[in-house]
Amino acid sequence: MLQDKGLSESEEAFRAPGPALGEASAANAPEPALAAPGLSGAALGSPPGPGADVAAAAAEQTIENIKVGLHEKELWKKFHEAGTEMIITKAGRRMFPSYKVKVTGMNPKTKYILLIDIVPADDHRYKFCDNKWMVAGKAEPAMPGRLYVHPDSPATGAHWMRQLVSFQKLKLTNNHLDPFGHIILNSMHKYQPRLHIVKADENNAFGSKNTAFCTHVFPETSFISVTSYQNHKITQLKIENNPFAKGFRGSDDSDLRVARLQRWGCAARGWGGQMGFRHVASVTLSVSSLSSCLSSCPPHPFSKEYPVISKSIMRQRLISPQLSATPDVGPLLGTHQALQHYQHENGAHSQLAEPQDLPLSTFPAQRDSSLFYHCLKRRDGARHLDLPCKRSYLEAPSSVGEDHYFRSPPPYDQQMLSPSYCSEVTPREACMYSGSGPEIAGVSGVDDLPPPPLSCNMWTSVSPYTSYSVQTMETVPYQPFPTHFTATTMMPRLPTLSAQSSQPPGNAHFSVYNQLSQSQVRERGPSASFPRERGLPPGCERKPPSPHLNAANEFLYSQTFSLSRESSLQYHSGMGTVENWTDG
DNA sequence: TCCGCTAACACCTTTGAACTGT
DNA sequence: AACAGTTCAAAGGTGTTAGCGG
Repeated sequence: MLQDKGLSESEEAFRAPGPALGEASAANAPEPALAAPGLSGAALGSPPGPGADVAAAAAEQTIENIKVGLHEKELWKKFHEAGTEMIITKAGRRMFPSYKVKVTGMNPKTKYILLIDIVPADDHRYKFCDNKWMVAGKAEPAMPGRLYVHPDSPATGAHWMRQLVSFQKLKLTNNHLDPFGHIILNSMHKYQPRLHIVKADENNAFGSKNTAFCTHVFPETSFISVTSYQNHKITQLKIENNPFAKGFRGSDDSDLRVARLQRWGCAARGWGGQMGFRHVASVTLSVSSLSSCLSSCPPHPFSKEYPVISKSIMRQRLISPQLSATPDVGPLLGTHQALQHYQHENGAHSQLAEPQDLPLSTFPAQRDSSLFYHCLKRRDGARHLDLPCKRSYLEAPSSVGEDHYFRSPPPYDQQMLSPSYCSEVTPREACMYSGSGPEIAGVSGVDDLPPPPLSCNMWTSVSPYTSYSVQTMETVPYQPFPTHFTATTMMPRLPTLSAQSSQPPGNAHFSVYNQLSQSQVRERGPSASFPRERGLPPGCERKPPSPHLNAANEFLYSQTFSLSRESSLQYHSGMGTVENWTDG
């Protein structure tokens, strides 16, 4: 399994050209996360690094020592500052930027399961109006929570640390009945991906008395789900940086440019037809406007080979110079909750500051990546704005000219500043649990190689959106699919920050550690049996899920949900130590 | 009329099998 | 025979667009 595509893509990402990884490394270099004490590069299959006694380090490495660095952090920041949007489609759409992390601090010999879930960032529905995101009302009920488990899971710490861990095959969908196991989201809602690292016991993955997991949240990975891009800047960033969108970039080949212009000029007849736009686009603009665009488009670190001109840029410039203004992205009035956190550096837990001492912005663009322990507290105070109609960016008035694309808008974080959000915590019970039924009982333990991707080593149950009630696997109408879990439960809303509350300085991401006994895990929810196979394509025989993964589903959701709940109820005092996260 | 959503489309990258050379 | 490198077609990802429907 370590040679499957999951690993391949990880390797590929790890070997990505200097800028991307280099930036990430540089960004992370100062942080202790990537300088985990005692990690031997040789033991991890990587170049030797400082600190070398693997055995001693392994003995001391616990779940809270795991450090996670977000790959391509700078790219994420760019999107975040513009207000990241992720397309969701019925068939499922990948995230871009893709979620890739560098993990350190694991015990090289311990097995871990890495998985991602995506939780609502707040209780709002948004709309894009006047070139900015605004609250448009109350959020729709959250979709059935699904987990994306990295296909390599479970794997040793050495494996995870050897290279980047890529979740690029994670897909998002708005299909409530999605049968593919993609993560289901509501359009026009804001979400926050979370990375969970679950320690797998040597014998039964989750059977140890001290099954532990940690959760890492990178605020810059939050996004608003859309069915079509709303913010032109996001479209441009996607086109510039996503290789699959290369076809929408410009080119030095003038013929190609003309062809592209003709194509979109034709398509644009609706808005430019009255001025004979097709002709203009193919002739006049290919000379003047294109050169103007070329000269004004800054080289992008990920697009060095050619200047970036997209149809969208051209369109904006062609329609009206005024349209190329920087969107006036005002404050996004949303709901936010208090957050108290405590920094953990180099294994020491040190309280940083009182909440009021910390920055106000919800998701600051500039934070260092220090690791934080967190206590999350939700408050209410949702303020919903029903604002006037949405206008497309093409129609949006603007007084700014050429700097539309190049001038940095107010950081998205700042846009997210909001009054305090005081909301009663909604306890969210884990309603569906993966099973370790008889048919999977015989599956070998962690010593087995991870099953092949289509062997469905992960599974999910899909519940109709209409219900969040407890649902056992027997009633599930759809099938498990690789690398995804579903928990038919209300998704926990991510505790976000109050404008009055604390903010970690720098680029910190949030990390929450937990360590619970298995007995407590089991008390939190019954297991469901593995669903019967139905409708799988030929050649995709689904094997019973790994017990690790079943247990992961059970474990994680029971723990994360209880974590959300308990963090609100119990951990509001700011005592963010590991001990505080230890149940019982 | 507005706005969100969908399917079709062209363009592109990725992937893996087949082929060739050493 | 084994391995490495190349070629090529299929598969899949991307944003764009027109049209649909609430």
